Amino acid sequence: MLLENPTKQAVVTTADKVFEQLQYAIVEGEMTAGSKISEPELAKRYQISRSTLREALNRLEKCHLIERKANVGSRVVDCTIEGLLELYITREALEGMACRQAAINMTDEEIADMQAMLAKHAGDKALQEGVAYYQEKGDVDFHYKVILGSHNQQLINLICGQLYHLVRMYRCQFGMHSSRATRAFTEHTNIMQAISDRDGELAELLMRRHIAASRKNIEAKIAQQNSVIK
Amino acid sequence: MLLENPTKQAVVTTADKVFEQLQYAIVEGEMTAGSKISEPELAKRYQISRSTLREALNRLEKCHLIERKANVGSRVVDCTIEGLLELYITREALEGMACRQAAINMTDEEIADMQAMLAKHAGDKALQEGVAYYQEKGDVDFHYKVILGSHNQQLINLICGQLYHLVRMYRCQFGMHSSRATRAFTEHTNIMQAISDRDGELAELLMRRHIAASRKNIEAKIAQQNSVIK
DNA sequence: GCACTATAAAGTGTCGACAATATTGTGGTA
DNA sequence: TACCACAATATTGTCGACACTTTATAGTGC
Repeated sequence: MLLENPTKQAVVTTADKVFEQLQYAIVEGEMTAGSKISEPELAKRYQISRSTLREALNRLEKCHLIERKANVGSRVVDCTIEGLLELYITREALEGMACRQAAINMTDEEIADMQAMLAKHAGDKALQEGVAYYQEKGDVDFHYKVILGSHNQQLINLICGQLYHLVRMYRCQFGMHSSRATRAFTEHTNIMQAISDRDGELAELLMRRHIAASRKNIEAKIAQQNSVIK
Repeated sequence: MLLENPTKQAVVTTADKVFEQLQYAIVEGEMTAGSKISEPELAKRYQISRSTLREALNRLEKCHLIERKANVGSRVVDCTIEGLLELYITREALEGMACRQAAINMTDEEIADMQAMLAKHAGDKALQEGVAYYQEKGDVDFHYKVILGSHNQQLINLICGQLYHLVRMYRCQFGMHSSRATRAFTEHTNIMQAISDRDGELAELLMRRHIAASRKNIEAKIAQQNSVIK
């Protein structure tokens, strides 16, 4: 199950392919978070030269999946609670604004397209109450379309090209299958309504609340776990 | 006049040095926006191998100062009106949120420090009414401190590590010396007040208005120029 | 004269080797 | 035993050469 990224560019070179494989490996946790990366070892495993590997590593660094220090080496990023919450706060800012811009800039066709998608998801949802998988995929689809709908290349690059790799990583590693699927679907519907009403202010507000709700949901879970441990 | 970037990491390797020089050259317009980059030529000019140059180019791509296409080459990014406006909208979202977080997370010492800085700027301002230079520098200082004050590594990296390179580029290339210096200073003061009151909501609102005002100022200028041409 | 193809030139991607730097291990001294 | 200095090892940074792709050029047929 590979969620397609709309900003993904054609893979032609070997470095591209290795980048994709490594990206997958990091996101899925095959390369454990926080672990050190040995260039010679990885190069050997993927049967490529170190130059090519370093090219791939550079791209991983671009999406914040690894961190490099000069003359020392690279590490897979660490997944921490603080990092996750910071990510949500950043998403709230960026996706909120993207949603406002979407309300302004989306074409009528794009809006109709999204409404059709939501209607389809509604059908799926009715069929399989509470099943997370489709909702997960639907969630990502919805958010991607809103972001692309902003028609703001700067926002699109930042969110889809960088932030969402990390989002997917946290999703996988923390095993986050939204426990608020039906709730989220309702919120999506309301956001869609604001967009089609061309109400940018409301659209932004609703998107921010939507993301903030997810964050608070996580914070609550964490707090709960901690109190149990104590 | 090189505005220091708080996220700048120590320059040790040759690629680091070349990266800095190229960055400077692009921002200042010595390498014209939109122009193609020849790896062999640049490598020769800086007396380094292509591998090292490519390492530097990778970092330039990371701050969105150049764009690469596989098997074709790199170009310096283009400075367009649309790009500038998109940048401002992104800043509005990110710096707005950073300001909210700053109101929550800044230490009392940091707040006192910023207030002292503003007081100093007020003195400068009284001395040299309307002189843009100090205000320019002061503006950047102020915004950097707010962003760092958010204590959100994600936001700090995105804004200081990436967005602000582009901001500086546009500033240089479009020759933008704020025509609303005293106005901006007042706005900074008000933002500072909201932060020291720990009023995150207001702090975000004011920062967003502050940036939106700059954007509208530019939009107005553009519209004016266009009407003159017609 | 124009379009299309084949060929040459230039440019980017990849490789393996060497140089510079960091890390580890060892021995000696207080 | 703890600590420091120094040597050995491993890892990263840099280099020049080769392979493959794209682009420019010349030539041929219609």
